[in-house]
Amino acid sequence: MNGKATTTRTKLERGRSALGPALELVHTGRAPTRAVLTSELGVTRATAGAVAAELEALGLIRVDSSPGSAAGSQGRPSHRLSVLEAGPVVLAAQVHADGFRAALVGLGGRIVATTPGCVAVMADPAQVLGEVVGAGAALLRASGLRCVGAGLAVPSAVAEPDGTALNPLHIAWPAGSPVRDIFSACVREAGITGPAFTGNDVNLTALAEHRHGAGRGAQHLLCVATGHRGVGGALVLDGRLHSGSSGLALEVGHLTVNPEGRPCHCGGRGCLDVETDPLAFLTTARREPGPEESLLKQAGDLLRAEYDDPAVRHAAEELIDRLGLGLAGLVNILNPDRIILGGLHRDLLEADPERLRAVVADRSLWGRSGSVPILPCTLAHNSLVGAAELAWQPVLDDPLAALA
Amino acid sequence: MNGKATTTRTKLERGRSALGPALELVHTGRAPTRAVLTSELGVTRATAGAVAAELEALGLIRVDSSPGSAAGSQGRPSHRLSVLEAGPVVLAAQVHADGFRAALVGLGGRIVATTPGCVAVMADPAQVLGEVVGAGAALLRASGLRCVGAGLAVPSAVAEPDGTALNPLHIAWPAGSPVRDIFSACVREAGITGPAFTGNDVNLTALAEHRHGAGRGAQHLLCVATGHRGVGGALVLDGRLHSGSSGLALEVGHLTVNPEGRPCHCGGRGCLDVETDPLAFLTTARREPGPEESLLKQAGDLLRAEYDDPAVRHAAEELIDRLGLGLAGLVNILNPDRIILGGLHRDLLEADPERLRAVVADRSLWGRSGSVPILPCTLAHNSLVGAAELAWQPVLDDPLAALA
DNA sequence: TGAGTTTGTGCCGCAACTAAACAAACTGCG
DNA sequence: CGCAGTTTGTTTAGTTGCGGCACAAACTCA
Repeated sequence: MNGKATTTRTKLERGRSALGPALELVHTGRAPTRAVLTSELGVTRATAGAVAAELEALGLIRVDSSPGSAAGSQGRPSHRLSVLEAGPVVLAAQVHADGFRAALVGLGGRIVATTPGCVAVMADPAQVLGEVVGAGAALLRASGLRCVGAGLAVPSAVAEPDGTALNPLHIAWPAGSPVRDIFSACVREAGITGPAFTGNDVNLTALAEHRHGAGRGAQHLLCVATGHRGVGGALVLDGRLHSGSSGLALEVGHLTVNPEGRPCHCGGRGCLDVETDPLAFLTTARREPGPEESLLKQAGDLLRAEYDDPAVRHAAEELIDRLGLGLAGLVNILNPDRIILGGLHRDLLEADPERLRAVVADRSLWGRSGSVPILPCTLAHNSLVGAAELAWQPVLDDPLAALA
Repeated sequence: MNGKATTTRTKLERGRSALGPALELVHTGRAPTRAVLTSELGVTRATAGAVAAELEALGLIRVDSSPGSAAGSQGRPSHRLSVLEAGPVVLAAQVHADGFRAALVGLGGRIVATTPGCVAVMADPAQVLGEVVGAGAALLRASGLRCVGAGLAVPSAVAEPDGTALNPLHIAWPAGSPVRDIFSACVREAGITGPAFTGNDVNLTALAEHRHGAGRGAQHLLCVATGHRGVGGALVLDGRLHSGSSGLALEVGHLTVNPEGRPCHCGGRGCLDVETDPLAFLTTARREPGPEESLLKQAGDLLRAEYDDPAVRHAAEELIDRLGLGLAGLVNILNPDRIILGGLHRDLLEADPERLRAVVADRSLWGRSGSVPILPCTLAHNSLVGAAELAWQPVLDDPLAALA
């Protein structure tokens, strides 16, 4: 028991501290081969080999011993690394104004299974979360996969350390609902194993995009997105979400972007919230806004379908200018090296990318000396994948401890 | 050579990876005894003992074996840890509009020796830096201490990775001056050993206050300060300076704090820069501003001496309201758990702390749920100490490598 | 004086590496 | 086809930083 039993046994027992970083590299696709893993980790081939073998033994990754096709380079082809398809999953859930959804997400941000989106969001968080977790548990039973945790994305700031939803404005939940506790309770009741986490949807979008989408490789990533109403922001610094001392960072909705603008419920005027959200776009374009839960779709459709209409185009340009002013302010404060936009902001960027980039470069102090790249979000269901990232984090930090 | 020679030899060879964290704990005063060091590092007593012994052997700290007085607690008294007075120093320099200064700074932020401040700053950075480094080298020769690096604080944003001063507005240096290279060259020419670093003065003030002053123990520290003209900001996140992807973060001077305010050279109106700096205070108080390089002193003296004067008081209150608006905007974006103010902002805070705290709490979104503590800077020569921190950083990261 | 408490130290062992030599799997050239 | 050259994987033998444990030391308190 205490001696060195066999060679295999010895290998399985080593490689602890580099295990997490190695898994994260494979998870984010930055280590496609063992050779790359070796250089990215900054360790010897022996260590990288042992670490990869242990991750394979844990059922997390796959090591392709017979690649056959590694054209171009000389030398012995490297074994390919990939996340294991039949490996464990986490339960991810998201609640938006236009419905809620549950999914199983594997390593690499791969959505294994998902429920159809439900459209009605009830006013009682416990009821909604009970239903969404129940749907996720059903998916899990059907799949037969191992579950190592659960994550939830909500359209509200989530206060630390208590985990309450401070402003679930777009859904009819009471402010201050203890969403983290409710979600944890639902997860436990459904018999799902592993810890449960809850976070703000824009934060989780940023995290997902940083790991698997348009934010890959960015050092300091700023993400700004609209829902149906209002604007949210998020910041990923050196690969870690920055949510502030009490989870309330990047509440960017009340930056002033138009001194003569619309009054805002915060007491100011011309806040980013009321000047660049879907409702602002529709009213500026002189269209009748539809029901609250479809404003984002209505605005996006209008922007894409009728960009030739002068009123629509004018409204888009006005919003782009306001958004650019807000982004420039954030650039001056945060100095990110990449910005990604979601929701209607993403549509505005795609409608006239040059205009937005010009405004940001013009109004940010250091815009001339190399302006910041501004990109659209690329992932489908990004806040769902972000919720999964939250749940995967303990495994990425210490695979042995998290799977024990 | 290869075997275990003696017990002492074995001890000297161990304890590498925890060495840096341990030194940082002693350096910042968070590990007054070996027992505290043990728990703060999260290691066993054996390891902490070995680490402390090695730091002592390196000539960095002192381990008091005979304390004699540890009243209150039971049990064997712990050995006291402190930085070694006769240990190595770094050369720290600062350049401000009202003069430049050099100093020797030891571990713990202790100023060992300093030159008298020189008042005339020439337009040629090479000349100024040559003089200040020369003065520092003279101090060093006189002291006979070992020098392990050099740090410089300048009143300008310093771009990364090239190390150029982007806006040395208050001193007559050309924008884009390669201050880091110039400083490095001067340091090498003066025969000073160790690497040379250059940073923005407000950034370095924040770093110094976080390690040795009013920011001690803060998780996310925001620092805002005025010089003679304009406003600077800095952010320390989890103990590390956040200066953005290209060193340009926290350029907070162009936050809008008064939509109907003074025009600013940035193209906007009512920026923090032009609404809350010493010149704004003097003109609001209807006083004749003196020479540029003494605006800060003039404004501070006026505020302290004539606060009873209605015009002065009104000006102070107006500036406090504007500053509060700016700080509230920053709180919404950064969610720090402490704010410290320097320059005239410090004086404004001390003139009416309640008013400023009330404005910030009222205008920041989450002010009600526990407002952010706002404190004045406490360290004398804080940007000088901050420049020293920059130079100490390699030693704190890896004492063995840095002293080799 | 002795029990209880807390801290420092020596010793053993081990987990997690590195270094170096060797084996394997490819490319490309003659 | 065979052989050099290149890159990658594996094995073996250290090295090292640290935990665990036992014990000694230095105090307080009864």
